[in-house]
Amino acid sequence: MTTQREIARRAKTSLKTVSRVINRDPLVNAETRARIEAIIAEIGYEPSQAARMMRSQRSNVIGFLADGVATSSSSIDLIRGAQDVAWERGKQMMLFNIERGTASAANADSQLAAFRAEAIIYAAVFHQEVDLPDTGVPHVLLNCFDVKQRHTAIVPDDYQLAYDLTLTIFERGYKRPVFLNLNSDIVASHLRAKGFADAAAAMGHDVSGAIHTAVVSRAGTTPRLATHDILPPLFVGDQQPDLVLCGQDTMAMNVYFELGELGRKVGRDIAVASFDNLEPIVSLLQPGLSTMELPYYEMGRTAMNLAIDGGEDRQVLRLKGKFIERASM
Amino acid sequence: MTTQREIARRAKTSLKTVSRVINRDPLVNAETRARIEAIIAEIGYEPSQAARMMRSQRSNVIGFLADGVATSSSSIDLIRGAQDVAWERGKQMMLFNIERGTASAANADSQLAAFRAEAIIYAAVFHQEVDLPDTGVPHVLLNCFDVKQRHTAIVPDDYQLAYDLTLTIFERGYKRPVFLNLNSDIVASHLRAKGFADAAAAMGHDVSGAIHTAVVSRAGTTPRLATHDILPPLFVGDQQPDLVLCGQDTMAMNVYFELGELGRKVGRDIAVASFDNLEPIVSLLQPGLSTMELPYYEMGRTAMNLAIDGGEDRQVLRLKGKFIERASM
DNA sequence: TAGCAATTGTCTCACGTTGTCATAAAGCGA
DNA sequence: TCGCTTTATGACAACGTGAGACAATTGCTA
Repeated sequence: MTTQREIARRAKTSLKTVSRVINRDPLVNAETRARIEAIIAEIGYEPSQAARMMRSQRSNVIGFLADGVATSSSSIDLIRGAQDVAWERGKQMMLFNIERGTASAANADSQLAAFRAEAIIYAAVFHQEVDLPDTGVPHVLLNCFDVKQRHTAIVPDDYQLAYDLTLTIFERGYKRPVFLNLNSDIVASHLRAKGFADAAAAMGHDVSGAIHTAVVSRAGTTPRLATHDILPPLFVGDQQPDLVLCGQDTMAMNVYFELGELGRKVGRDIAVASFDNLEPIVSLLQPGLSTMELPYYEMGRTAMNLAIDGGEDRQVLRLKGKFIERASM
Repeated sequence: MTTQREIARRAKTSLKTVSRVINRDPLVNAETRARIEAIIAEIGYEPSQAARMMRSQRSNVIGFLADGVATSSSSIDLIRGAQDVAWERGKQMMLFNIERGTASAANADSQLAAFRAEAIIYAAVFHQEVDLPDTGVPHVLLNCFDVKQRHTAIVPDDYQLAYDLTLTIFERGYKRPVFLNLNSDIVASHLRAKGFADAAAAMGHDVSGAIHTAVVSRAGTTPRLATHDILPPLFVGDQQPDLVLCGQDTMAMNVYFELGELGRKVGRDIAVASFDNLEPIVSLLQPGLSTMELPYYEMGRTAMNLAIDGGEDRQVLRLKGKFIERASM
């Protein structure tokens, strides 16, 4: 690869002048600058990041550990948001797909240490509590938060998501929603249950007894669900639900089929709403699924900004989501 | 950050000895080595990658450009395969999500040049032909191939996928499969159509007229499909299909719903098979979708191995997939 | 005791870049 | 013409690592 020395030789100037041109030092004759820039463009020279790191003692590297993205495509937006900001702000984002507790995590940490990463964003697949070993590098937690609040964290505002969606549900005249919630070891489930109940109360409805835990386990790529046991008993008698609110879009997909088994067609006999806005499922379901979108892209952007700015306050930021309307509700 | 000099100071030894330990020079006393290694472990020292790159004139960096992964979760396995090999072989994989033709692509190229990447893997979302600008760095194409065959390419063996699946279909006694293929600007569609027809012929069946183009457009995250127009006319009269073979799992999901509209229940009245094995869709569909898995993980591994070894032969490698059986067929 | 091997250390250089400092040329007012 | 400033350029060192050349020390064996 070429070096600045080579460019200097070609331009018949000194190494330092080339360096000045590259670093936009104004103290360079316009003609000299043009000559050097022409050569740089011609040979497609890029300054060596390694040498810059050495000299400046700054890596400009921000690590991004994506824990378990393999199990969900929506987390891609977390990554896109962070990467966009890194580019806008002239940083290098180094991205690793890891599984917590495995060799992949240790490997990623070593590499980021070797590159002297200035901050690390740790992103989880779903909103949860984590306990990260302390590595001395500032961390920003994404879609998760620290047990001991040692790090800044960015999470979806699950309470607001459920509250707003529930308001919309009642405003549209639904009267007997049933909420098939995530399992209780997921942080979001409590927040959403409260948002659901509070919003219902605010609208003058009582939803006690309407919340069910429908996820058995989240191991692997597909959740194991209890909907097959929960739904049938609800659809007998004269107090049947008019809407099924699902904890996530994958569950909603399952619910479409289960409701079909019960002879109910979504959009005609019963409404369905959900959380995530997970493509392509939400669009492919018939009718399309109305769902609360999680603000993943914005969360990614925020995380990268905080990672770069490195503030000292260990805040927990909750970002709002928005309702995406399709035909299921 | 600490340096080897600092470690030497702590171990009361010379810089050179520390360097020997780190570079596994056998000419070091076992006791000294242990003492130094203990200190390294204690303070969590990692040699500066920047300095190593400078000194060795080798970056050990392999770039991975994931073009449009946002539109598909299955490509995650391409990435996982490549990353695993990179780790096994002591290389740094630098991963970028890009969109071809946008600033993100140019940005990624600059960064990889700045890090003096030794090779670049370019991965497309679906099997296609591409025309990459020549950057001087060896490229390995993943899930795509070069117009002028200037680069080694690794693609799924779409002919084999369709051939083997079709054999299985007839072996199981299905007699009138209909194939809803991808649109013809996708390379896979031609290969699969041929595999389908050849296998049918080998089994003594005539499938002329049984292949339909069912994808209207692939822009965005969800394909626009023509299944709603194609399917109904097929299910009248006495020569109705007994199996619908879909070009991809997302289409199969759509087909489940369309068949439902036609009063046909998958797994009882009609069989469905497909290509991709895209979680969570394949598991959440009821009944579960039998599909040909694309060998993405293995393709990712192969690409990284070739990128590292950098052979001179511009081959096109076709990897086989395997049938994943669920209840839909 | 001489000789040898094993171990450790000293010293030097190079990688590519950029900050500090020095120098040279040009311009300008008196 | 002199002294001074401004503009433009160059020489050099240093960042952390790794390697070569070679010296010094220790402990062992012939």
